Amino acid sequence: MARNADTPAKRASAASDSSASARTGARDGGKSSQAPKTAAKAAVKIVPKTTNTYHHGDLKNTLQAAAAQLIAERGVEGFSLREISQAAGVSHAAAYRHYADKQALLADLAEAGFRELVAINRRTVAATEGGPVEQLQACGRAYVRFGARQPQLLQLMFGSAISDWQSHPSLIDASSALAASLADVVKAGQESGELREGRLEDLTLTAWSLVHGLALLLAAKRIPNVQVDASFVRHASQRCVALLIDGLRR
Amino acid sequence: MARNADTPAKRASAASDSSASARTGARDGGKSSQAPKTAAKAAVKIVPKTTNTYHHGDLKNTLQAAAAQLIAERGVEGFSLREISQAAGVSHAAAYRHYADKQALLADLAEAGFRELVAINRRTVAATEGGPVEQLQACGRAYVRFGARQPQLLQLMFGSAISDWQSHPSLIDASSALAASLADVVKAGQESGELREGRLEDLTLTAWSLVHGLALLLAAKRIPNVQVDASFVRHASQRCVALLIDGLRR
DNA sequence: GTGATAATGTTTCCACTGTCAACTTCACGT
DNA sequence: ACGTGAAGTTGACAGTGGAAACATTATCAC
Repeated sequence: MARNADTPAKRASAASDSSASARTGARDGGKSSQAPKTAAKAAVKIVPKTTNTYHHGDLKNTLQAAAAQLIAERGVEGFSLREISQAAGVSHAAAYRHYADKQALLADLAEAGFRELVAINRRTVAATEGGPVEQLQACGRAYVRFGARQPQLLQLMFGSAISDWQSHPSLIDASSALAASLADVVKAGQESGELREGRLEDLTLTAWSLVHGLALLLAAKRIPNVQVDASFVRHASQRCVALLIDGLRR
Repeated sequence: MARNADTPAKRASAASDSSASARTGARDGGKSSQAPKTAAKAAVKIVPKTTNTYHHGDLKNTLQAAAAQLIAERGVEGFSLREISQAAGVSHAAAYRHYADKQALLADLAEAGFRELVAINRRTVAATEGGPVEQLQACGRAYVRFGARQPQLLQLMFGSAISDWQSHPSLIDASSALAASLADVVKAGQESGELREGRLEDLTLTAWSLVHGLALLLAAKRIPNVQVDASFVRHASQRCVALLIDGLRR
C-alpha cells in the first residue's frame, strides 16, 4: 500500500488564490511528478489519469477498468468504491456521477462479462470446423476456460454480489443473450440430426449446467487434491464435454 | 441522558429500573433487556435467549441460528455481525468471544452446510432401493433440491464470501468429505459394473459438475423465462440426471 | 466574444460496519 | 470464601457506501 501515495492533489484548491494564472499557462513539470505508476503495469486498459485537469475526461471507463482489475485480483468482496476512486486519481464521491451506486458498477462489470462470453461463443462456433457437435464441444470447453481464467468475474456474474437484478435490465438482457447463444449451438446440433430430439430448453439447460458446474467448481477451487492449472482445465473440460455429448447424442 | 454515565449493570439489575437504555437504540420500546422479540417469528431453530442472566448461556448456537436465518433470507452480503448480535439480544462485540471474526462465523455456517449435504447423501443412498445407478440418480436430485431449498447457503459454500479457506481447516475437511461422499456413490456404480470404467475422480467430477451447475443456475435464478418452483426443480433435475446416467453408463 | 447551464468533481457530513482494548459480571474450582 | 478466567459490555477507531452542498468546467445560445 506504500505504492501509490499519489497525492489527491487538491488541484482545485491548490490554485484557489491565483486562479486565473493557473489555467492555460504551461503547467510546469513540477506538478507532473506524481506520475501514476498504476498505469505502468496495468496491461488491462486505461487506468491512468490523462491530464491534471479538474475533469477527468474518461472517468467511467477508468473506473470500470480499475474495478475489473481489482476484482480479478482480490475478488468481489475485497474492493471498495473509495479504493478504485483513489486508483483513478479522483475523489471518492466522483463515481456517483457515473453510477447510481456500487451495485450499478458491479452490474456493469457483470454485463461486460456476459457479453464477452457471448462473443467467445460466437467466435468459437465460427472458428470450429466440423459439424455442430464439434462446435458444441468447443463452446463447452471455451466456457470452462473462460471461468478458469476469470474466476472472480464468473463469481460476480453468477454469485449473489448483485442483489437486485430487476433494477439492471441490460444485465438481464446480457444474461439472457448468453442463454440464447448457448441454445443456438444446441439447436444447430438438433437440426443437423446429430443430437437427440426433445425440448431445446431442456437439452440446453443440461449442457449449460455441466459446463457451468465444472467452471464454478474450478473457480471456487473446491475440487480436492487437485491443482488447477491450464492442463487440468483442458483435460477436465475435454472429458466432461465428451461425456455430455455421449448423453446428448441421439 | 441525565445519569447514563454509569449504568454498569444493565441486563441483570435493570429489571426494576426501566432507565439505562443505550443512547443508540431508543426506538423500540421493549428493548432487548428482557423480552427479545428475536424468537418471535424465527421458525427455524433456537434464536431465543434462555434467561435474563448476564451470561447468555448458549450464545454460539444462537448466533449460528440467527446468522443462518438471516443469510437464508437476505443472502450473504446482507447481514452484519451487529445485526445478529442484536437479534440474539447481546451486545455488538459479544460474538468475538466465540468467533475470531466474521469470516469464522461464515465458515462455521458453510461447514454445517457441507456436513448436511453429506448427511443427505448418505440418507439418500440408504433409502434408495435398487442398484447404484438408482442411488446415483437419487443423490443427484437430492443435491439439486438442497440447492433449490437453500440457495443462499449454497452460494456461501461455493461462492467467494469466505476469502481464506486455508485458515479454516475443518471447513476444508467438510468440503472434502462431500467430494468423497459423491465419489463413493460413483464408485459403487463402477464396481457393480453398471457404470463405465475410467478414473474415479474423472467420473465423479463430471457427475458433480452437472448437478452442481444445475443447482447453482437455479439458485442464481439465471435461467430465463422460467419460474423456479418445486415442480420445475424436480423435472429439471430428473432430466439432467437421466442424461448424465446415459453418458456414464458403460 | 460573453454568459447561462448542465455535467463533472470535491468536501463535508452521516449511518453503519468490523474489530480492538479496557472494563464488568459471574460461574466455578480450590 | 475467594480469586481466576470465561463470557458480555462499553466505547473507541478506521473504513465503507451514500447524500448534500459547493466548485469547476465544457458546451452552446446569443
